[in-house]
Amino acid sequence: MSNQKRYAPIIGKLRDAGLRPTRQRIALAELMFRDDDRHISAEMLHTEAAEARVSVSLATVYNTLHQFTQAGLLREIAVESGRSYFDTNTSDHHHFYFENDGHLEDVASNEVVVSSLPTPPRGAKISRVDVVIRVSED
Amino acid sequence: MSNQKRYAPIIGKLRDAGLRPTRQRIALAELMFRDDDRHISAEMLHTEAAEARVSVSLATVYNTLHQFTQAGLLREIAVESGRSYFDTNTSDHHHFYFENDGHLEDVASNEVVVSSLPTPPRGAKISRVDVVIRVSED
DNA sequence: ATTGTATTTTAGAACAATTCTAAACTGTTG
DNA sequence: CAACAGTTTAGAATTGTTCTAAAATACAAT
Repeated sequence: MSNQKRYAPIIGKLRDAGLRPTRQRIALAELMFRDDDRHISAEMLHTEAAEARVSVSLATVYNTLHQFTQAGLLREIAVESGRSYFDTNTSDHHHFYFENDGHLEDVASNEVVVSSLPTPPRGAKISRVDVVIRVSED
Repeated sequence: MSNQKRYAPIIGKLRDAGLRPTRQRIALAELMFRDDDRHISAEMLHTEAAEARVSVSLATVYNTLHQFTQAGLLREIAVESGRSYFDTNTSDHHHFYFENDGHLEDVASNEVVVSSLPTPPRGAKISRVDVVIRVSED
């Protein structure tokens, strides 16, 4: 199968987002969208790329993650001061944060119900509601 | 009025938390608890201390903020990757996060209702639920 | 008060995550 | 394929935070 065909869906995704389908972006997208609900950091993705023999600089990983986030293909979640994850599931859902080892897990969307939201302050509008349920293991 | 009397309430607070009432801790506590619902960063507190002619190293500001947090006098909130705030209001409540300038504001506790919580994964227990309502100004 | 000791503070180095920079490279269009 | 804007890169720079080992201080016992 030609690479053109093999990567067609991803290339389309990138084009739709207004991003040139470069070798790096295609490879990173392939890696990160392998699964539907991943929570990856820049460092993790960079390592995965290296393991897959894809040479990409760390700066490009950051650029790509941010561009994808802006395009709505990813959602960024900050959990701790120096730690930020990118979630490949952009649908409306929330997270468990495991304080012991710092990893994230999805909470089934029907399991948390935020039944009342405040009116945003004058001149501001709500762009997202993040619910992080911090858990610690005994 | 003697300083012993002037700072008596704060000294008591520190003693109760098992912390020696040192010059630095007293001064920092005075500054940060001036108000009931502040959201301060280490850098901000360090600057405030300098302005109040209190000489405290940045390391001490960090140490103190963490000790106070552990003692339950403060609550830490991570909003963005490189940004962490300490909230002087430790009661159960949630926040607006203003994406434009990165500041936090309390949401009146009755204004957000999380009416259903998931059962935590096996062997883990919920230590806190953080709700951050991200708003952007037009 | 003076001393002894554990606790605390400090400056500065070290560190981790992220962003910046300016030069080299590549995808796309004509 | 030539031209050009968009992209990638290595490495430096920046930011926020933690670490380290030495100096200072609080407190308890004399």
